[in-house]
Amino acid sequence: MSKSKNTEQKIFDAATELFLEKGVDRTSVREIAAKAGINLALMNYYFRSKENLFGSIFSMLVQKNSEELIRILDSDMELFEKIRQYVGVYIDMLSENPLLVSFVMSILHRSRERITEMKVISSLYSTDQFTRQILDEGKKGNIRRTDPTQIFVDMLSLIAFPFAIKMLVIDKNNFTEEEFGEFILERKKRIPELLIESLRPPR
Amino acid sequence: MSKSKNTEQKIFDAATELFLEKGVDRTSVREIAAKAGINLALMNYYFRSKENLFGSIFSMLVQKNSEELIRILDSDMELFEKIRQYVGVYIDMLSENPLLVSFVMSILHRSRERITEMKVISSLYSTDQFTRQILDEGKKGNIRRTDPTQIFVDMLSLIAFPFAIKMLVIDKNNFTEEEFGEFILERKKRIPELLIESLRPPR
DNA sequence: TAAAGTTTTAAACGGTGTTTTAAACGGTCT
DNA sequence: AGACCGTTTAAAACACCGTTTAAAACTTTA
Repeated sequence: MSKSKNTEQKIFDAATELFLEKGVDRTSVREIAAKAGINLALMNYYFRSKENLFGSIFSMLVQKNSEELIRILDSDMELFEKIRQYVGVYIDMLSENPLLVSFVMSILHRSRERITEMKVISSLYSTDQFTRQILDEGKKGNIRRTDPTQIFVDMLSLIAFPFAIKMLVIDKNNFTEEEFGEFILERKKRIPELLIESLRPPR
Repeated sequence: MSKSKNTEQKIFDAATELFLEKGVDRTSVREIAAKAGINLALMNYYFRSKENLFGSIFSMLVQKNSEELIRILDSDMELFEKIRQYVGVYIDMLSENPLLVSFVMSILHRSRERITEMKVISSLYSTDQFTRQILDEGKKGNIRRTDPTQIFVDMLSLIAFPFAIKMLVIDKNNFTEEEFGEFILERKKRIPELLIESLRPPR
């Protein structure tokens, strides 16, 4: 019992690390077994297949990382404050796990047709409450009337994409790992300003 | 001679399509051969290896798609007009080849350490002329003083990322392919406005 | 037209990745 | 004690994969 929970977890952890690091396709089950220090066949015993294992890991990752974000979007915070919080929390989250973006995107590319995974990721997407809020504030004249989807895509793009091209940015600017961190930190202030500026009603 | 150029091209084209569609790792050389309608061994005859074939295709794609963009950045156009043009041309380009973003990003993730490919992609990145222009205009007080890298990353993010999450956007909003096209078209106006707004000197 | 060069073919090689099988292990219960 | 259970092991089966080979089929050239 205790032993089994242990090896199952060991497999899970090793696989998670490897999948994030090298991508699903480029990590073999032998590698996972080696890293977890377990017998090859146990991977099949606990998870039925590599694909299945991947599925478990994927939904765990998405759920773990999207909960707080959704809570922010669903709260009744003032809009601009909400944007500031969302951006800040999201960037912190990705800073702690910078490989997440590339990973999710590779999954998106991998299973463009399979809707199953799409649904899972959607939870990381906008919420009705946030959409309504933008429409309402627009009607009230507090902000420029804007398509909520556009705003959300702007926000997501500005937050996530830099992590996906991290190595490019580092290479181009001769950044150290640390300097990239500062670059990202700067964006925590910059992105909300940029978004809010674009929402302010025209003078 | 004529025949050889033909099969070489057939291999190249088939592989290009498959690599973009399914990613390099998930397409086998047998698949390429089948799609090209040629014998398996010819892939090794013309290109020495799969990796080599991939290299050729990759640099072709990058070169083909970055030329015009670099020309715009390097021109002596007025800054805001330059941004408008760059965004417009880039979005048009990606609209024609929507898989390009995911592909490049998967490569970035694939070879995070190998600098070779990084250098190639860097060509698609900012240019000195553009950087200088932003610094100059900042000094002159024509625009807000801003880190050029931040601006460029903003621009790239807003342009490219939506294509990477295309299926997510479609799924979430119940878009048709066509509606997604309109959504992107809207961004051609929106992104330059957003960027330019953020650059205008404070009142 | 025969020799030389180029292109194409079918088959096979060595390797790796995934899954299955059957036996062994170590507790627990009767 | 022996039978039983979930767990673990080692081995092998199976399916591909990228690459190589050696010979056949063609072009070209002389």
